[in-house]
Amino acid sequence: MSTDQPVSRRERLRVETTREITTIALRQMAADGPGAISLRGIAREMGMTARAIYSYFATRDDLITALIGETAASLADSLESARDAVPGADPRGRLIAWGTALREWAVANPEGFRLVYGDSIPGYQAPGGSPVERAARRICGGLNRLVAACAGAGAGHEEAGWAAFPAEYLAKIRDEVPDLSPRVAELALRVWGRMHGLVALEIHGHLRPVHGDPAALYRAEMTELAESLGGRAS
Amino acid sequence: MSTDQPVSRRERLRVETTREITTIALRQMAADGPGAISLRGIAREMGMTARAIYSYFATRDDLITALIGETAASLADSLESARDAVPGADPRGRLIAWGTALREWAVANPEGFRLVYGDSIPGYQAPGGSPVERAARRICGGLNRLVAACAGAGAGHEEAGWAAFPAEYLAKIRDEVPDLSPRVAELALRVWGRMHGLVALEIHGHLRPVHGDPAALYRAEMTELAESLGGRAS
DNA sequence: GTAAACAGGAAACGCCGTGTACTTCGGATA
DNA sequence: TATCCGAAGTACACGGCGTTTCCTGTTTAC
Repeated sequence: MSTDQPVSRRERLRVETTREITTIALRQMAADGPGAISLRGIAREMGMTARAIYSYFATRDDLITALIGETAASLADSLESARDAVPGADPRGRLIAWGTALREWAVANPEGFRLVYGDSIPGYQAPGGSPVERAARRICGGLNRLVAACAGAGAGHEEAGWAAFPAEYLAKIRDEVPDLSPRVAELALRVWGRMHGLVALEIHGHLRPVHGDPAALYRAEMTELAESLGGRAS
Repeated sequence: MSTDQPVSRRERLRVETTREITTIALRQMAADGPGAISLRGIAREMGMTARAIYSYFATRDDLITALIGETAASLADSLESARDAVPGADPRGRLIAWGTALREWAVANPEGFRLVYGDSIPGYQAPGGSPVERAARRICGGLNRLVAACAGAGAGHEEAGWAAFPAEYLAKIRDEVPDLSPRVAELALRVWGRMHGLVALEIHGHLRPVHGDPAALYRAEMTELAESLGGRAS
């Protein structure tokens, strides 16, 4: 993004080593779950001492935070490109594409989903740091826009309706989606919950023993969801 | 349940010690999350060596399994008593009570919810063992009955509709809810997803930064859900 | 009364994250 | 070109973890 060039050799090596660390960590996570990420394991694979990692990440949780940021960004990418593949004139189609992409990304990266939306790391506490938050805003803002497009602007633009929303979130979301009504913002969260529910159940293994075709189940839910929003189909 | 009496002194002590272990483990979990459950910690608190625990649970995962079973049973208790507090003539009210109880139990026992529905234990794999499965059946069967009561028996009792359901699940659920149609069974899973979604988001801390009153949000969702099922209100 | 089953202790193995002390070496500066 | 600073890295230690092996003492069953 920014254009400062890390000319120095040391700087370059640093970036490369950091990348190598996160790459190995993501591979460890994909293989054995978020809980299996270990500094010692990464260092072993890199042929280094565990202590060496501390030159790049002050603590294990800092590394985890970086991984969450990267993973969430990859999810946001998937969602946005799936949405953009459907013409803007078909808001319900876009919303369904977005929701479908959410599930498909999760099925393809189950450990990533658990990393971002679960709390598989024993003592980890999310810090609200910048890259994670940026990805969250992309995802949340995108969903709000889609729901707004489906459900219309809504009659109530009065300020009273915003009472339920924390000021911090409000500032961000109204900045990103200017003509948002409280009704739509609330609806968007409920839509998010509806998508998240089936996906979380499936990823955590509660759905498969009980239904042979989670994709179809999810498709049915998305269809009904889009219809319930009452937007115009293409 | 079964009436075999553990007369022998050893048997009695064994039961008591087992209870003490699980009690301490549940307390540890409630305090610091499912990942903080440790054999050594439990033993320390009991004034014993870690080795002693192995006389009662062959491995840490066996202990976790027992805890999941107990926790899920407590959840099932809450759900059933909430449902039974509403007269059977009001199926929608019963469903809403059930869903509300789900959220309230989760809010009151967040770590328990994570233990049962997440995978906070690093390398843990659920074994389909008896107590866990029994609780799952109570919960799942109960929900299916409620949804059936709301949505009616459904026209399609033909066998073809059952294709999507695994045989094992089918046997259990049709045994428990005899006059179940595939349409209702599928609907019940979608209802479950809808409830689970908002609760999971809230428990994992994704909802609070974004909405000040998750209970109201959930209430709105439950209301719309019940309406969409089209059952008779009281 | 005796032999088997069982509860539990002591110590060890190999993991883990992290802290301290010390070496090595790239790179800016005198 | 010589020098010095700070960053990268190693070696080692600490305490915690689950689990195992070997051992002792008690309880139960025959």
